[in-house]
Amino acid sequence: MTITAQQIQEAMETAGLRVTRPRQILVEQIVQWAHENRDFTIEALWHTVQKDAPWIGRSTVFRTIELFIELGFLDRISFADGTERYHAMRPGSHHHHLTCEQCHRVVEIASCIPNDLLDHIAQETGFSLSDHRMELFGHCPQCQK
Amino acid sequence: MTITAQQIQEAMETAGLRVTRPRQILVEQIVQWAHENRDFTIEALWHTVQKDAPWIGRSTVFRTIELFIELGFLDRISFADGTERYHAMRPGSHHHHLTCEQCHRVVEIASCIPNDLLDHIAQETGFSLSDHRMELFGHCPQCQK
DNA sequence: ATAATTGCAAACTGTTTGCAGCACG
DNA sequence: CGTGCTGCAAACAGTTTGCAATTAT
Repeated sequence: MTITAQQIQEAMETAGLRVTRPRQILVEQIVQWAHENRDFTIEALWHTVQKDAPWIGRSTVFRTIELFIELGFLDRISFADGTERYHAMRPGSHHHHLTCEQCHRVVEIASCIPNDLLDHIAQETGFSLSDHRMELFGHCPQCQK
Repeated sequence: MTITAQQIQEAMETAGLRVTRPRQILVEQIVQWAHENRDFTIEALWHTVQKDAPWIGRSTVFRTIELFIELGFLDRISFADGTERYHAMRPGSHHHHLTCEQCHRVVEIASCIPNDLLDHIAQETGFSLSDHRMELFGHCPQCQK
Protein backbone atom coordinates (compact mmCIF):
# COMPACT_ATOMS: atom_id res chain seq x y z
CA MET A 1 0.00 0.00 0.00
CA THR A 2 1.29 3.41 -0.94
CA ILE A 3 0.51 6.66 0.76
CA THR A 4 -2.71 8.58 0.11
CA ALA A 5 -3.48 12.27 -0.30
CA GLN A 6 -5.74 12.09 2.75
CA GLN A 7 -2.95 10.89 4.99
CA ILE A 8 -0.73 13.78 4.01
CA GLN A 9 -3.48 16.37 4.38
CA GLU A 10 -4.45 15.08 7.79
CA ALA A 11 -0.82 15.29 8.87
CA MET A 12 -0.70 18.86 7.68
CA GLU A 13 -3.80 19.80 9.65
CA THR A 14 -2.42 18.07 12.73
CA ALA A 15 0.77 20.05 12.35
CA GLY A 16 -1.25 23.26 12.18
CA LEU A 17 -0.44 23.87 8.54
CA ARG A 18 -2.92 25.16 6.03
CA VAL A 19 -4.24 22.92 3.30
CA THR A 20 -4.14 25.35 0.42
CA ARG A 21 -5.02 24.86 -3.21
CA PRO A 22 -1.42 24.70 -4.48
CA ARG A 23 -0.51 22.20 -1.80
CA GLN A 24 -3.49 20.03 -2.68
CA ILE A 25 -2.49 19.98 -6.32
CA LEU A 26 1.10 19.11 -5.50
CA VAL A 27 0.08 16.37 -3.09
CA GLU A 28 -2.16 14.86 -5.75
CA GLN A 29 0.67 14.60 -8.26
CA ILE A 30 3.16 13.32 -5.71
CA VAL A 31 0.77 10.62 -4.54
CA GLN A 32 0.10 9.56 -8.10
CA TRP A 33 3.79 9.08 -8.72
CA ALA A 34 4.13 7.23 -5.44
CA HIS A 35 1.41 4.92 -6.69
CA GLU A 36 3.41 4.22 -9.82
CA ASN A 37 6.55 3.77 -7.74
CA ARG A 38 8.29 6.55 -9.60
CA ASP A 39 10.62 9.11 -8.17
CA PHE A 40 10.68 12.62 -9.63
CA THR A 41 12.63 15.86 -9.83
CA ILE A 42 11.40 19.26 -8.65
CA GLU A 43 11.57 20.43 -12.22
CA ALA A 44 9.34 17.59 -13.41
CA LEU A 45 6.85 18.26 -10.63
CA TRP A 46 6.63 21.92 -11.54
CA HIS A 47 6.25 21.27 -15.25
CA THR A 48 3.55 18.69 -14.65
CA VAL A 49 1.33 20.74 -12.35
CA GLN A 50 1.89 23.66 -14.69
CA LYS A 51 -0.58 22.05 -17.13
CA ASP A 52 -3.49 22.15 -14.67
CA ALA A 53 -2.46 25.20 -12.68
CA PRO A 54 -0.12 27.50 -14.59
CA TRP A 55 -0.38 30.09 -11.84
CA ILE A 56 1.56 28.00 -9.31
CA GLY A 57 4.90 29.61 -8.63
CA ARG A 58 8.21 27.82 -8.83
CA SER A 59 9.11 28.83 -5.30
CA THR A 60 5.92 27.30 -3.95
CA VAL A 61 7.04 23.96 -5.31
CA PHE A 62 10.42 24.30 -3.62
CA ARG A 63 8.84 25.37 -0.34
CA THR A 64 6.29 22.57 -0.42
CA ILE A 65 8.89 19.91 -1.16
CA GLU A 66 10.96 21.13 1.76
CA LEU A 67 7.87 21.02 3.95
CA PHE A 68 7.02 17.46 3.00
CA ILE A 69 10.55 16.35 3.70
CA GLU A 70 10.28 17.86 7.19
CA LEU A 71 6.95 16.11 7.69
CA GLY A 72 8.67 12.89 6.68
CA PHE A 73 6.57 12.16 3.63
CA LEU A 74 9.27 12.71 1.09
CA ASP A 75 12.71 11.25 0.72
CA ARG A 76 15.51 12.99 -1.16
CA ILE A 77 17.80 10.74 -3.18
CA SER A 78 20.95 12.30 -4.60
CA PHE A 79 22.30 10.55 -7.63
CA ALA A 80 25.93 10.12 -8.62
CA ASP A 81 25.62 12.78 -11.32
CA GLY A 82 24.50 15.36 -8.77
CA THR A 83 20.79 15.42 -9.61
CA GLU A 84 18.31 15.25 -6.78
CA ARG A 85 15.18 13.16 -6.98
CA TYR A 86 12.30 12.73 -4.57
CA HIS A 87 10.16 9.84 -3.55
CA ALA A 88 7.04 9.71 -1.39
CA MET A 89 6.82 7.30 1.50
CA ARG A 90 4.95 6.63 4.69
CA PRO A 91 6.76 8.59 7.37
CA GLY A 92 8.94 7.05 10.02
CA SER A 93 9.81 3.90 8.20
CA HIS A 94 13.52 3.22 8.07
CA HIS A 95 14.25 1.74 4.70
CA HIS A 96 16.52 2.02 1.69
CA HIS A 97 15.99 2.39 -2.02
CA LEU A 98 16.61 0.34 -5.07
CA THR A 99 16.30 2.47 -8.18
CA CYS A 100 16.11 1.34 -11.79
CA GLU A 101 18.82 3.20 -13.66
CA GLN A 102 16.76 3.19 -16.82
CA CYS A 103 13.17 4.03 -15.91
CA HIS A 104 13.60 5.40 -12.38
CA ARG A 105 11.16 3.01 -10.85
CA VAL A 106 11.91 2.87 -7.13
CA VAL A 107 11.46 -0.05 -4.78
CA GLU A 108 11.65 0.30 -1.04
CA ILE A 109 13.94 -2.20 0.58
CA ALA A 110 13.13 -3.32 4.09
CA SER A 111 16.39 -5.20 4.55
CA CYS A 112 19.12 -3.22 6.14
CA ILE A 113 22.84 -3.40 6.73
CA PRO A 114 23.31 -6.23 9.23
CA ASN A 115 23.99 -5.13 12.78
CA ASP A 116 27.00 -7.35 13.20
CA LEU A 117 28.60 -5.66 10.21
CA LEU A 118 27.91 -2.25 11.72
CA ASP A 119 29.26 -3.40 15.07
CA HIS A 120 32.34 -4.77 13.40
CA ILE A 121 32.99 -1.47 11.63
CA ALA A 122 32.43 0.54 14.81
CA GLN A 123 34.86 -1.64 16.70
CA GLU A 124 37.45 -1.53 13.95
CA THR A 125 37.40 2.23 13.55
CA GLY A 126 36.59 3.42 17.05
CA PHE A 127 33.79 5.54 15.62
CA SER A 128 30.34 5.59 17.16
CA LEU A 129 27.89 5.10 14.32
CA SER A 130 24.84 7.31 14.23
CA ASP A 131 23.41 6.97 10.76
CA HIS A 132 23.84 5.29 7.44
CA ARG A 133 22.59 5.33 3.91
CA MET A 134 22.44 2.50 1.47
CA GLU A 135 21.44 3.05 -2.11
CA LEU A 136 21.11 0.31 -4.65
CA PHE A 137 21.00 0.66 -8.39
CA GLY A 138 20.08 -1.82 -11.03
CA HIS A 139 17.55 -2.67 -13.69
CA CYS A 140 13.95 -3.55 -12.99
CA PRO A 141 12.33 -6.63 -14.54
CA GLN A 142 10.70 -4.59 -17.35
CA CYS A 143 13.96 -2.90 -18.33
CA GLN A 144 16.08 -6.03 -18.39
CA LYS A 145 14.84 -7.22 -21.77
CA MET B 1 49.44 4.42 3.35
CA THR B 2 47.76 7.28 1.59
CA ILE B 3 48.28 8.44 -1.95
CA THR B 4 51.25 10.60 -2.94
CA ALA B 5 51.63 13.54 -5.28
CA GLN B 6 54.09 11.54 -7.37
CA GLN B 7 51.56 8.81 -8.01
CA ILE B 8 49.00 11.27 -9.30
CA GLN B 9 51.49 13.14 -11.47
CA GLU B 10 52.77 9.94 -13.01
CA ALA B 11 49.23 8.90 -13.80
CA MET B 12 48.69 12.25 -15.49
CA GLU B 13 51.79 11.86 -17.63
CA THR B 14 50.77 8.33 -18.56
CA ALA B 15 47.39 9.63 -19.60
CA GLY B 16 49.08 12.21 -21.80
CA LEU B 17 47.99 15.12 -19.64
CA ARG B 18 50.19 18.06 -18.81
CA VAL B 19 51.54 18.55 -15.34
CA THR B 20 51.07 22.27 -15.03
CA ARG B 21 51.76 24.60 -12.13
CA PRO B 22 48.12 24.97 -11.02
CA ARG B 23 47.61 21.24 -11.15
CA GLN B 24 50.74 20.68 -9.05
CA ILE B 25 49.54 23.08 -6.42
CA LEU B 26 46.09 21.51 -6.31
CA VAL B 27 47.53 18.00 -6.10
CA GLU B 28 49.74 19.06 -3.20
CA GLN B 29 46.81 20.33 -1.18
CA ILE B 30 44.60 17.37 -1.99
CA VAL B 31 47.33 14.94 -0.98
CA GLN B 32 47.88 16.77 2.26
CA TRP B 33 44.22 16.48 3.16
CA ALA B 34 44.27 12.82 2.15
CA HIS B 35 47.12 12.40 4.59
CA GLU B 36 45.03 13.92 7.35
CA ASN B 37 42.07 11.79 6.30
CA ARG B 38 39.96 14.84 5.67
CA ASP B 39 37.47 15.36 2.95
CA PHE B 40 36.97 18.82 1.46
CA THR B 41 34.70 21.01 -0.64
CA ILE B 42 35.66 22.67 -3.90
CA GLU B 43 35.17 26.01 -2.21
CA ALA B 44 37.61 25.10 0.59
CA LEU B 45 40.18 23.89 -1.91
CA TRP B 46 39.99 27.12 -3.86
CA HIS B 47 40.22 29.33 -0.80
CA THR B 48 43.18 27.39 0.54
CA VAL B 49 45.32 27.44 -2.60
CA GLN B 50 44.34 31.08 -3.00
CA LYS B 51 46.79 31.95 -0.22
CA ASP B 52 49.81 30.62 -2.10
CA ALA B 53 48.62 31.23 -5.62
CA PRO B 54 45.95 33.93 -5.83
CA TRP B 55 46.13 33.84 -9.62
CA ILE B 56 44.57 30.38 -9.88
CA GLY B 57 41.12 30.65 -11.42
CA ARG B 58 38.02 29.16 -9.93
CA SER B 59 37.21 27.30 -13.11
CA THR B 60 40.60 25.60 -13.07
CA VAL B 61 39.73 24.11 -9.70
CA PHE B 62 36.44 22.77 -11.05
CA ARG B 63 38.10 21.40 -14.17
CA THR B 64 40.89 19.76 -12.18
CA ILE B 65 38.55 18.13 -9.70
CA GLU B 66 36.52 16.71 -12.56
CA LEU B 67 39.73 15.44 -14.12
CA PHE B 68 40.89 13.68 -10.97
CA ILE B 69 37.52 12.02 -10.57
CA GLU B 70 37.85 10.67 -14.10
CA LEU B 71 41.36 9.47 -13.32
CA GLY B 72 39.92 7.72 -10.28
CA PHE B 73 41.89 9.59 -7.67
CA LEU B 74 38.99 11.47 -6.19
CA ASP B 75 35.70 10.32 -4.78
CA ARG B 76 32.65 12.55 -4.63
CA ILE B 77 30.47 12.16 -1.54
CA SER B 78 27.09 13.89 -1.55
CA PHE B 79 25.75 14.68 1.88
CA ALA B 80 22.15 14.69 2.99
CA ASP B 81 22.02 18.49 2.97
CA GLY B 82 23.02 18.58 -0.69
CA THR B 83 26.65 19.65 -0.27
CA GLU B 84 29.31 17.80 -2.20
CA ARG B 85 32.62 16.83 -0.66
CA TYR B 86 35.65 15.13 -2.13
CA HIS B 87 38.11 12.61 -0.87
CA ALA B 88 41.36 11.36 -2.38
CA MET B 89 41.96 7.65 -2.72
CA ARG B 90 44.08 5.15 -4.58
CA PRO B 91 42.22 4.42 -7.78
CA GLY B 92 40.32 1.24 -8.48
CA SER B 93 39.62 0.24 -4.91
CA HIS B 94 35.98 -0.51 -4.20
CA HIS B 95 35.24 0.77 -0.73
CA HIS B 96 32.82 2.85 1.27
CA HIS B 97 33.12 5.81 3.58
CA LEU B 98 32.57 6.50 7.22
CA THR B 99 32.51 10.22 7.87
CA CYS B 100 32.64 12.02 11.20
CA GLU B 101 29.67 14.35 11.29
CA GLN B 102 31.56 16.82 13.42
CA CYS B 103 35.09 17.15 12.02
CA HIS B 104 34.68 15.51 8.59
CA ARG B 105 37.44 13.03 9.14
CA VAL B 106 36.88 10.19 6.67
CA VAL B 107 37.74 6.56 7.09
CA GLU B 108 37.69 4.12 4.22
CA ILE B 109 35.75 0.98 4.95
CA ALA B 110 36.82 -2.20 3.26
CA SER B 111 33.80 -4.20 4.40
CA CYS B 112 30.95 -4.23 1.99
CA ILE B 113 27.30 -5.15 1.87
CA PRO B 114 27.23 -8.96 2.18
CA ASN B 115 26.59 -10.80 -1.06
CA ASP B 116 23.85 -12.95 0.37
CA LEU B 117 21.95 -9.80 1.32
CA LEU B 118 22.35 -8.45 -2.21
CA ASP B 119 21.26 -11.78 -3.67
CA HIS B 120 18.28 -11.85 -1.37
CA ILE B 121 17.23 -8.36 -2.47
CA ALA B 122 17.69 -9.17 -6.14
CA GLN B 123 15.58 -12.30 -5.80
CA GLU B 124 12.88 -10.51 -3.82
CA THR B 125 12.52 -7.61 -6.24
CA GLY B 126 13.34 -9.20 -9.58
CA PHE B 127 15.86 -6.41 -10.21
CA SER B 128 19.33 -7.13 -11.49
CA LEU B 129 21.71 -5.21 -9.27
CA SER B 130 24.50 -3.29 -10.93
CA ASP B 131 25.82 -0.92 -8.33
CA HIS B 132 25.43 0.26 -4.78
CA ARG B 133 26.53 2.95 -2.41
CA MET B 134 26.86 2.71 1.33
CA GLU B 135 27.65 5.75 3.40
CA LEU B 136 28.14 5.69 7.13
CA PHE B 137 28.03 8.61 9.50
CA GLY B 138 29.07 8.87 13.09
CA HIS B 139 31.54 10.45 15.44
CA CYS B 140 35.24 9.73 15.45
CA PRO B 141 37.08 8.87 18.66
CA GLN B 142 38.34 12.45 19.09
CA CYS B 143 34.90 13.99 18.69
CA GLN B 144 33.12 11.62 21.06
CA LYS B 145 34.30 13.33 24.20
C1' DA C 1 -9.89 39.31 11.43
C1' DT C 2 -5.39 37.83 11.08
C1' DA C 3 -1.59 35.17 10.38
C1' DA C 4 0.05 31.72 7.15
C1' DT C 5 0.91 31.21 2.52
C1' DT C 6 1.35 32.62 -2.13
C1' DG C 7 3.27 34.54 -6.83
C1' DC C 8 6.51 37.45 -8.54
C1' DA C 9 10.93 39.23 -9.40
C1' DA C 10 15.24 39.79 -7.97
C1' DA C 11 19.22 37.95 -5.56
C1' DC C 12 22.30 34.22 -4.80
C1' DT C 13 25.25 29.97 -5.09
C1' DG C 14 27.52 26.69 -7.40
C1' DT C 15 29.03 25.37 -11.85
C1' DT C 16 29.97 25.69 -16.93
C1' DT C 17 31.56 27.84 -21.18
C1' DG C 18 33.87 30.68 -24.91
C1' DC C 19 37.87 32.70 -25.87
C1' DA C 20 42.44 34.98 -26.35
C1' DG C 21 46.86 34.28 -24.44
C1' DC C 22 50.26 31.39 -22.03
C1' DA C 23 53.44 27.57 -21.14
C1' DC C 24 54.36 22.65 -21.17
C1' DG C 25 56.27 19.01 -23.85
C1' DC D 1 56.50 25.21 -32.04
C1' DG D 2 51.86 23.37 -31.57
C1' DT D 3 48.17 22.54 -28.78
C1' DG D 4 46.57 21.60 -24.09
C1' DC D 5 45.68 24.32 -20.45
C1' DT D 6 44.73 28.66 -18.11
C1' DG D 7 42.44 32.99 -16.23
C1' DC D 8 38.88 35.90 -17.01
C1' DA D 9 34.27 37.27 -17.56
C1' DA D 10 30.00 36.25 -18.80
C1' DA D 11 26.33 32.77 -19.02
C1' DC D 12 23.83 29.39 -16.75
C1' DA D 13 20.93 26.26 -13.57
C1' DG D 14 18.95 25.50 -9.47
C1' DT D 15 17.42 27.41 -5.35
C1' DT D 16 16.34 31.10 -1.90
C1' DT D 17 14.44 35.46 -0.34
C1' DG D 18 11.76 39.94 0.43
C1' DC D 19 7.50 41.67 -0.15
C1' DA D 20 2.76 43.05 -1.09
C1' DA D 21 -1.39 40.63 -2.15
C1' DT D 22 -4.20 36.68 -1.15
C1' DT D 23 -6.58 33.08 1.36
C1' DA D 24 -7.55 29.44 4.91
C1' DT D 25 -8.97 29.20 9.34
